[in-house]
Amino acid sequence: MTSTTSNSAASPNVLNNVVLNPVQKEAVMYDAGPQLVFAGAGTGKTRVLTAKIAFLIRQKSILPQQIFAATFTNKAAREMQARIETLIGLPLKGLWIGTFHSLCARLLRREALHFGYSPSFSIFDAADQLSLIKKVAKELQLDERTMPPKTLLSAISRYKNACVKPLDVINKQGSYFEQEVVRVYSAYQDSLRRQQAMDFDDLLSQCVYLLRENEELRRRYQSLFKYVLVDEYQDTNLAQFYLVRLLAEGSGRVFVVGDDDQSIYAWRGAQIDNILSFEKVFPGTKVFKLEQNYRSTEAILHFANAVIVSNTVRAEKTLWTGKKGGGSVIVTRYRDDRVEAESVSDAIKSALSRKVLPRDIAILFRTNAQSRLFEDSLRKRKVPYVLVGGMSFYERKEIKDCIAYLRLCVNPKDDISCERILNVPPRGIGDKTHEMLVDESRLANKSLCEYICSTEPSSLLGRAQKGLAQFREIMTLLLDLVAEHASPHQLCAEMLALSGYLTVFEEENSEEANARIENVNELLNALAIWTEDNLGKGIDAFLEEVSLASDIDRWEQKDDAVSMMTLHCAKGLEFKNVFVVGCEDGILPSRQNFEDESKIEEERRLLYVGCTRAMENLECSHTDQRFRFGNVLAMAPSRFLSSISQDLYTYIDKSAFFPREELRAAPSAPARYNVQKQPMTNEHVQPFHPDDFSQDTVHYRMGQQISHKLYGRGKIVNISGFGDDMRMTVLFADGSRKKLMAKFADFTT
DNA sequence: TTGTTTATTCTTTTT
DNA sequence: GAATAAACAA
Repeated sequence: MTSTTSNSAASPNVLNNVVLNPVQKEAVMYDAGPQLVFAGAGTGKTRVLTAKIAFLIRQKSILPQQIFAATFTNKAAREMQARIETLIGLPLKGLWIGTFHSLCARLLRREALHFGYSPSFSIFDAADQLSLIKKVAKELQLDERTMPPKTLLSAISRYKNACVKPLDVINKQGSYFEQEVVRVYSAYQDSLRRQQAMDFDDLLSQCVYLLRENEELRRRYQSLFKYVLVDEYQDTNLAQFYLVRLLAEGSGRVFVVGDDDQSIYAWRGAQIDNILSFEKVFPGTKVFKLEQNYRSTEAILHFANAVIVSNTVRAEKTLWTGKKGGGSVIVTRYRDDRVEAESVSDAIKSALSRKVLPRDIAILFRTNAQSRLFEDSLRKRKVPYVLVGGMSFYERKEIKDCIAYLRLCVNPKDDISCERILNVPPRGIGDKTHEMLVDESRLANKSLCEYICSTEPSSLLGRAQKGLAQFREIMTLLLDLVAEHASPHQLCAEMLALSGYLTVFEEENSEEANARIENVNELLNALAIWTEDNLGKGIDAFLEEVSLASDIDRWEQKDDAVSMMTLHCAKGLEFKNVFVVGCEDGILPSRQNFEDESKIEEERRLLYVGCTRAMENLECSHTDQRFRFGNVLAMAPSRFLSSISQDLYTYIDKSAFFPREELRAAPSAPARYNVQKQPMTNEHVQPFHPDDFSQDTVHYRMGQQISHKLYGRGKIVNISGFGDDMRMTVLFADGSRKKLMAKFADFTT
């Protein structure tokens, strides 16, 4: 604080700048071999990781470019880098920090020539993968029904996760299905290579192949990286594990942090075993356990511990917190999904009126589809919110079209992008011409775009001829612009002008078309800002950023808004007030995971992750009925809730509660509510027992009869708020309505 | 070739 | 209910 430049230099030890408990400190300073840090939720994992990197740079004189640090999101990487810079008081240059995918892309672009790729290769997202696999399957004349593209993709993805090449399995005996998959895998990889493209899995596996097969390169990177650090190690897959081992074996300078209880990505290939058998793979590993939780109140932590304790596959540990007491965790029962949304929104609205900040509230759900009702009900109450994930900006058709043009400019071999925009906006190139072009370009051994730009096609209809000439004109001009290093913004604006992309929408002048124009303008805007912020960087850098950014990377908490996201998305975040909604069998756990106990355990970890996001208040809700798939389904409370001891939460039954609007609309109640209520087979539905009252357990129910010291007999007609702020409206025998704080309500039943 | 209608499947979760 | 694919008319 005293002087600007010398304050960091003046502090002899960076660790003086950060508060660490003894275990954390020990983990940061230990330097005698591989390290595994078990870091439970909220135990200061990020703090340890940043302190460790700062320590390595400052105390161990390791250069930033000699550190390889893999984080789970790019956002986490950015934040961590910023914190390290504050700790050591210097800007960091050259630090390898980012997601595995970003780090691998960086390495692969650097070394592209070693494996016959151009440094400006394309990165294919899930949608690109799907179109490519469909194309390949069609060429191999596979039936879409017996060999669904998605099944093919996931089988191929499994191979890639395991770093198994088509050649490794092509001659192996296998089932008919396996053999067909290998054929497709092989053709799919060939096509990717022809197009100079990599999918997400390739980024990891190609990196492994490169280091495996090129000894000189492997040595170079092994000696370059003096330290390999990995965050969220429980969510790494086999390819990532190989990569860590390739980089760190020998030196043993590897530091991984994780929590097996928060492993929630097994479904996409993550191996919980990576963390559980780390010690075997890296002999001489020193294990640290962080068990002090700094985030949640005791009530929340006890509840969360009760959730996770039912899991059988986990390393033994017990989290504890210094934050004694806290408001009781609340479990609420609602009549249906709509009332759940209305009620939660009411609770949020009333919290906001008590000066709770929107940013301190989060609604977490299992599936993206659940977000809609909450969006509606919050919007109705004018509560500001941000939805993380779902249909993201960059997934919209019009944006993807623009991006496809830009991608084609960077990599003209990218056929998937070319095919996407060949006839967008419509310029007379239909299916027939399209197919002919694909065939002829293949014969000429050129990519679609290259072929169109260089060759006059043999025989064509006049219309298509004209369209093709247009396309050629657009692309040649754009490619010239790229060669002249035009800015991304310039390039996109020029593309729009040349292609007339917006004119179709402008003529249409519908609400939808206007929204699309709006979106494209937003993209232009984003490009202008990005160009400004990243002077000297080209369009290729922009495209890489876009394709590797996750939903959470695009989320900024700076907006003062209530956050809504999936439980997966919420990992690593914290909020003072958390609603985990839709805690029902079939949703959480998801019906698709019913058969498999290990999948049930992953679902349980998902609920655990959700609960441990909460710092002060946690409310889990479930409903009796849910509108799904176009009809009403009867729902039972999540089996995970049922196994929690009832003295760890307050149960509120609001299933008799109708929001006001619905009462008004009652005469013509929508058909969905006429469905007969299924009898519930769960302890929560049992009649209310007065004995359940105790210091810690207070169970209230809508419609419940109570007797108040002063006001006499009455009935609970509504319950709102949460924690210490829970209030209930009571209709007394004399006809008066009173709103009472649950905390002080002095009554008996 | 283009833009409409209708049938069908579908929802987990994401770098 | 929504998004996609196939089928159909213009």
